[in-house]
Amino acid sequence: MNIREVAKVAGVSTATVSRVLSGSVPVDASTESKVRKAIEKTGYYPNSHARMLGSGKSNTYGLIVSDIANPFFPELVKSFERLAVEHNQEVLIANTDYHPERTEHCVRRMLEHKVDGVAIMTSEMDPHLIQILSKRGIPIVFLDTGTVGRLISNISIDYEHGIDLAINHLTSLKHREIAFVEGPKDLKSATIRRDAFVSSLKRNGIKVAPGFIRQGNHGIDGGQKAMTELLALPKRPTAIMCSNDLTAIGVLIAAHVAGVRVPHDISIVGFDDIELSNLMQPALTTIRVSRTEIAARAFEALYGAAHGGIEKGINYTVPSELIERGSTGLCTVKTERKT
Amino acid sequence: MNIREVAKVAGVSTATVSRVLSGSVPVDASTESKVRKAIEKTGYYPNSHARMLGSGKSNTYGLIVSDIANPFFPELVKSFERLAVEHNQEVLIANTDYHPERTEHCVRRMLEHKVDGVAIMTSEMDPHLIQILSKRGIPIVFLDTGTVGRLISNISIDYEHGIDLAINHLTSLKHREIAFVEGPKDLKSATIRRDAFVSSLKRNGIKVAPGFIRQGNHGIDGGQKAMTELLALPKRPTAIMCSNDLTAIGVLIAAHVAGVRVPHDISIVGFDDIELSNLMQPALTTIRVSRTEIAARAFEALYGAAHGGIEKGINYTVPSELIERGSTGLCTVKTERKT
DNA sequence: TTGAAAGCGCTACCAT
DNA sequence: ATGGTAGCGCTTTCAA
Repeated sequence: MNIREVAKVAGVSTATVSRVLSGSVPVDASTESKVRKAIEKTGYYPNSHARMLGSGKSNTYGLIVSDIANPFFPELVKSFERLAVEHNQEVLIANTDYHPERTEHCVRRMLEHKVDGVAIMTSEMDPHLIQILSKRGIPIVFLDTGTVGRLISNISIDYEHGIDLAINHLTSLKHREIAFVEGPKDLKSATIRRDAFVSSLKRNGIKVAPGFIRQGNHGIDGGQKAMTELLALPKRPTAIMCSNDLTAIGVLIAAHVAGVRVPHDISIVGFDDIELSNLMQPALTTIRVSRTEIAARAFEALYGAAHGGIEKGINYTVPSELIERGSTGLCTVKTERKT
Repeated sequence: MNIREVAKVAGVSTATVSRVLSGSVPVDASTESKVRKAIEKTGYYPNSHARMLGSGKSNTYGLIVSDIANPFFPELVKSFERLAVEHNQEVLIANTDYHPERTEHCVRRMLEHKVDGVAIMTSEMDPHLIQILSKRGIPIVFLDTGTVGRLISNISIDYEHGIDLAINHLTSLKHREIAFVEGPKDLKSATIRRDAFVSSLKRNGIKVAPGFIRQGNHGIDGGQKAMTELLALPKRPTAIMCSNDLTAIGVLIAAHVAGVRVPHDISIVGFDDIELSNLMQPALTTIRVSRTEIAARAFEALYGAAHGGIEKGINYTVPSELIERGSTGLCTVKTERKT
């Protein structure tokens, strides 16, 4: 069931069938209908690999994520895939599972598939591997890491603004004793958030109390542990800002367990707005970063480079917004600092 | 950077390079090292499309899901992808988004990619489309729907046993007034669960009280709505079994909102054990169906058919198990039936 | 063990 | 507007 069969049935050349399929070149209406009929009759589906080989274009983008089961990713993957399908592109999805070894394998797969571009939505990416992709002229778009260059774009999430919104929200609720549970030290985006927190506090004339910045791991357990530590402090914070939602959920759970009421005794703010956040009791106030928009920018970067011939990398900024929900409330603890 | 370049650099024929790459045919050690050196030097990566065309095998499996952002799927996708990569296979992931139209497009993509098999993990699949795949000798594995046949396997989840475990758990906690929130009427797996509930109750000598089977939609909102209805009943149930976890979470949230304490006033059981369930307050007692195992069976079915030459379809059964958590407890309502 | 060469199914260029 | 045909990069006989 190949193009030659169809051509034979339709009584035309394979070139004509190809032209009908691609629609790029005008074909006589009567010829076209003959061809379409033959396609119908033979149940023909063009071989995408042969097409790739013939045209030299794979029409495929690679999408590398660290862990598709991480709540942050499914929606991103879904949006990216949808955009790709709409543009007649394929998506090659690869999971690094946070393993450098698997990461290398992922890149190899991308190379062997001759992808037209790669969206690298993970931070465990060896510069050496990037080099390999880049050397072959494959457009790349990063999430929140890496610098912009020729054929290399980046999506920056506006963490600073988001954190600012959160801190302003908390201070307007009279909170002054604000703690922060940070993410992994080696994660660039986590460091940015921590620094943004510190400078936002400074801007509001608040000093970070000793012990108010705790280590988390961007997981629920890390949040629980950090909260336990915070609750053991001689002077507890009245509000806690977390590096991501899972951390905040851990904090929330630890609060429940310790009998601390949220938001009455303590306010909690997360970051990311994963679906889960809206389902907690109370629902989590958080900073939303639209995954749909990240996917859109990533696709745009790749498509522009591969189809629009835009060689210059672009730095996109995806805004963040405050989602006010039940985990934050007016500070009920009297200020003790005036003494 | 193609195989001819490498052959030239190594001073051998392209056939030899191909043989080194595939490892299928013995090659002289010294020749091999020459070739490997040449590959290294040229930074050569074989073109997977050309390979496909030359060999006639795509080494790709299709994976069709209804919605990758649905909490049930990411883990399944991840496991499947991992298995595939381990077996040097690729995965073509397609989202139907519950749309028949997109579904048809998905199947088309599978066909054009000449996949060696398709795992159809969604129920919106037109028999006509299955026919198309089947006619081309493409192995298929379904989840919980469709019948077994030549090259068509199926994965059955042992709902009955799971539901039985849940009901036994509830009755051992003295519950007799048990309600059920069902899923979409047109979803086969949802119907199975509902029926399993009814017969399990019967087996336990319990009659289903009027109004105790409510319609849900397998979403959180459906659960909330159903719970609101149940709470409005003149005689409330003391326990509620739900067709899936999202429904149960909706029920749980509605309970919170209505000031009904879980599990003190009412017990709730879910189905699926999505990650979220363990994070709710209280954590959800539920029936777990291992997504990892589903993925493993699906891959096994496809791999066996495509590589093992097993034409006969197999019906796999994936067990379910009760995960006891905080949302169920001893019935505190005195039985009123003795009157 | 190795090489030569005929495809695999399609596209795209050159003719007509 | 259509046909003929030379590749695209690889695999896989068939010979040697």
